[in-house]
Amino acid sequence: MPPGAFPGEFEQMVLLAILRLGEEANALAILRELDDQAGRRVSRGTLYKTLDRLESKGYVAWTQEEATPERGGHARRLFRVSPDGIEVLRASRDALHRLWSGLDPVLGRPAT
Amino acid sequence: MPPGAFPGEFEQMVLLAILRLGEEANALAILRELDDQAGRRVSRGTLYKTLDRLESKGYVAWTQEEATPERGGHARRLFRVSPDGIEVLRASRDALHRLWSGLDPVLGRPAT
DNA sequence: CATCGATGAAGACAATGTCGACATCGTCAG
DNA sequence: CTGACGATGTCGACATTGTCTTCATCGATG
Repeated sequence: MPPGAFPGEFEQMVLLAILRLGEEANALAILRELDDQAGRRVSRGTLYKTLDRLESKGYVAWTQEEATPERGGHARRLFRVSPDGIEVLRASRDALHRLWSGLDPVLGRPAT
Repeated sequence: MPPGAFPGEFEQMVLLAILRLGEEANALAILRELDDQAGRRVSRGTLYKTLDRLESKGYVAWTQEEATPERGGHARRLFRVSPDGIEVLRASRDALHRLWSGLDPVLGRPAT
């Protein structure tokens, strides 16, 4: 297996955050989702770097946002997860799932 | 948050594999468990390096195996997850759990 | 035009993931 | 006793991922 075959821990979280946001996945929203759902706070730079890497692996794609960006500055990018991205997410979820199964007595049940 | 606050993807898997093995957590068994449950095959060197890092973070501890190692060579090391290790596992599981929740329509349900 | 706010991009460096090569120590055939 | 062998474990090197700060852009505003 080549080294980069598995997505890192943070890469997975970013992919999941994008999926959750649907059409609204711009950088700032992803940052907020990551903080809200996983308590993970990172700088914009960190996120963009990760997004770049995910793109070069073909796990995400993006398009410029239409509507006149009144907010000024660069036009925002809207991200979406590619089929390959979904595939890899599914695979790593299943792997973790199997490792977790049966460990509730030790770890307790997941919090809602 | 300090950089090394979150365990990497593979580190998590190793911790889980050790938990699953209970008293039997020697290196080779961990390697087998990782392969069987998660389809993750790595070399012994990779595992030991990861184990060393987990130890220096205080997430795992180990002891020498007693019984005359007829298998020859070094006495095997038996690993176990520390309370801090359990704590960090629980935290990252909860984080992923929240990100995953509600995405079954897209990802499908986890395979057994 | 100087500045500000919202974005995004780049550079640098730390943490993780990964392997292959090598060191050790019993056992066992000669 | 000695050298080959198998089971472990250790190391150094290098690729990938995670992370931040600093810099560059561009519209709107004063």
